[in-house]
Amino acid sequence: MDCTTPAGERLNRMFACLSGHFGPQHWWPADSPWEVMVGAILTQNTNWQNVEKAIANLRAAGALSVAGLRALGDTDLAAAIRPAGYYNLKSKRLRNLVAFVDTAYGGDLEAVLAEETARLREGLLGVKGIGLETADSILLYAAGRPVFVVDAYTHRILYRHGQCDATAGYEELQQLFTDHLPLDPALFNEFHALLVQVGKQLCRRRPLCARCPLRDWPEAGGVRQGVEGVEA
DNA sequence: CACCAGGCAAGTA
DNA sequence: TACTTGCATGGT
Repeated sequence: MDCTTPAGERLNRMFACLSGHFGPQHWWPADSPWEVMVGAILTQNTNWQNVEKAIANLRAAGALSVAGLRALGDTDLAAAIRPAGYYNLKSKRLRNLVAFVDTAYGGDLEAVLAEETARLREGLLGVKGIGLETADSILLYAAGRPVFVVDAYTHRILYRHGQCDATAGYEELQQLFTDHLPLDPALFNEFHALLVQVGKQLCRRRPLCARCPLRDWPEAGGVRQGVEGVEA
């Protein structure tokens, strides 16, 4: 891993802490790129456990493909993804995604996945219901591009450890990783998965609990109490 | 009972 | 540009 800059060095140690503690994460938990894309929308502000139920329903309905989803009626679609919450909203978002594949790539998912990274990102961001994190999740986990995915955990963890400002935006956080690490999809894949894993177990009140794998990163004295600037 | 989860868009100031 | 609100289910 690239550790030729101070920031790269810190990230290197962070990755080592997490990787050593949690081991391989095997993300994204899906059988196909399309399943990743569907899951990326379904998991918006939603526990993955609920998303799994929705995906199981879609699979049972034969709707876990572009054509299968296109053929599924509105009522059945909403019913299938109901466990994932926001089912009316997410039904539309999934339809918007299908429409994007259809209109921009003639319904050819392989063509979508072969599109140049920057243009595919712009296209995805043009779809109503696909924002920065969802677009980047699709780019990394469905298309295998070296795009770092930032989420709420990323900011929370970096802020607590004094590595970013409380108001740091998405692109700023993303550049923290992409500017100081090799552009390796496998690395970005694992790194983001590990951040989610530690984020899930993060003690809200005391980030420096004795069992936190990041208790020594970057140095114990640099850890802030509180959550994302509030009560900091 | 309250709070949270692998966000996003639309509305307001 | 920077907040605020609606969207909804299921687990702790």
